[in-house]
Amino acid sequence: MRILIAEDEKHLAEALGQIMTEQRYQTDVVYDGADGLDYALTEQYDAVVLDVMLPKLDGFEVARRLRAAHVSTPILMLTARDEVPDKINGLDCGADDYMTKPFDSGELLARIRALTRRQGEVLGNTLIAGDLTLRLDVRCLIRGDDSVRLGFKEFEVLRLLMANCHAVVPKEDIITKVWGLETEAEDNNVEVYISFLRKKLIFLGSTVTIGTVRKVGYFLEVPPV
Amino acid sequence: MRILIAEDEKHLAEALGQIMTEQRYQTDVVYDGADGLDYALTEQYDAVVLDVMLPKLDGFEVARRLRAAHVSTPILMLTARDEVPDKINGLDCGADDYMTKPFDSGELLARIRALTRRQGEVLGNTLIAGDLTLRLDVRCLIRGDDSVRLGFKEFEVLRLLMANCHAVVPKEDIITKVWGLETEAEDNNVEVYISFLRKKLIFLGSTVTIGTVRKVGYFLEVPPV
DNA sequence: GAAACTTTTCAGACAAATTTCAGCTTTTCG
DNA sequence: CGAAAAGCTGAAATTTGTCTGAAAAGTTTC
Repeated sequence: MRILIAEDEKHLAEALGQIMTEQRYQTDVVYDGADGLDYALTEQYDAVVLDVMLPKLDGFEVARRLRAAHVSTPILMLTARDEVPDKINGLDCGADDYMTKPFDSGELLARIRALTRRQGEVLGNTLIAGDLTLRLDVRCLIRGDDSVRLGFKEFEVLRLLMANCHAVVPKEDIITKVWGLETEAEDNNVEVYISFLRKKLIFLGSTVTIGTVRKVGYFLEVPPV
Repeated sequence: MRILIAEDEKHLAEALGQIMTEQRYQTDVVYDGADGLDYALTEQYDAVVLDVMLPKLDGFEVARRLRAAHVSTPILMLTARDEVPDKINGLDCGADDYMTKPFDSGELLARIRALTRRQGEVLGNTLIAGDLTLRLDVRCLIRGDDSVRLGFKEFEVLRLLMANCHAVVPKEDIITKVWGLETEAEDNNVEVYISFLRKKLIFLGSTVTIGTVRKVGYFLEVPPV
């Protein structure tokens, strides 16, 4: 997961970088708005943490230009001021969330997680999560040089998990979406397929695993890169 | 941000109102306990500043009744007396913080900020209180870098406490909301889960603790920042 | 129509969540 | 003070939900 941090107080910028790094996010740090815009336009980030008051270009402007350039990377704005007008302004420019300094690092991380939750990108007819690529056309799962073919149900279950990457998919949802609304299928059916899939993930040597939330469902655990 | 001020010394009340207004807080001022209770019950405030000695209903009583009505707005108590018994009394009734007159306006503002710092707010699908973040989807509790998974009941109990983090949650409520209306579960069941949770809070090194109000219930003690 | 694959069913093993219980500490109140 | 009530907590016991191997049943492919 790559994060761009644009913050001119070097002290704070460093702290942010550290917090992120501890969470295994990969970060780039820049100290003014112009650089921020530049990096955000050139590179691929999963989120941008953007201070409002930046030299050269302020945060609002950076956000506006990014959106104008159709870059849809989620933006989290930071500001020292706790003023309503700013808040509105920030969100109007295309920021996705907003935090006032000083902030709690746990909260920052929670917000980052919330912003980056939308994943499981569909590119053409492939779904991507972590080191896995699911080809929708031929129903095969690829990791690096290896690949396996998936049965229809296997495929549908994994597709659900990958499309809702990071979110927990309830067992019930899996049943109704894969087996259909009126079906005899029971929880155990899902469990069996999860077991099949886990075996294949291990076979492929993927870093992705399938997590269980007891009494609820399953989710894809995509380790931060 | 809306603040209710209940203070009978008009002189002081006015000063308070002014201080708040300068900070762009929106304030309502009332001069006795009955009005205070009335307003606090009817309107939506982000915090209540409550003098202890008030005509008609004293501050303790107002706080108690608010909590009884399941209003969890943070309460800052003001008193001229600097007595320990009062302090205990105030916190028992459900006040969240306590200041003795005369006070410094800077300190007052700092405390208000602390009280209103998004606590128990649902953000995406996380609940935040103090240094704790509860992820509602995967049912795990996070503090800084550490996190623990919670069982279903554990999770529900903590969720209740965090969602009402300025109020005491009665044991009975916990039982009916977590175990359901018709259940054999006894007080001890709740006690056991509170014990589980306390252990996990300590494990995480959180500053948040779970407080007990004898014969009533439990509340989250979120230390002022 | 046989081989190869997919899907379903089932049962035992297993692990986690939950309950129960007993002894202990703290608080309350006469 | 001291007894009774309320609460705390560790450990054992129980229940519940999940995992997984194997076999049976059903499909597709050639």
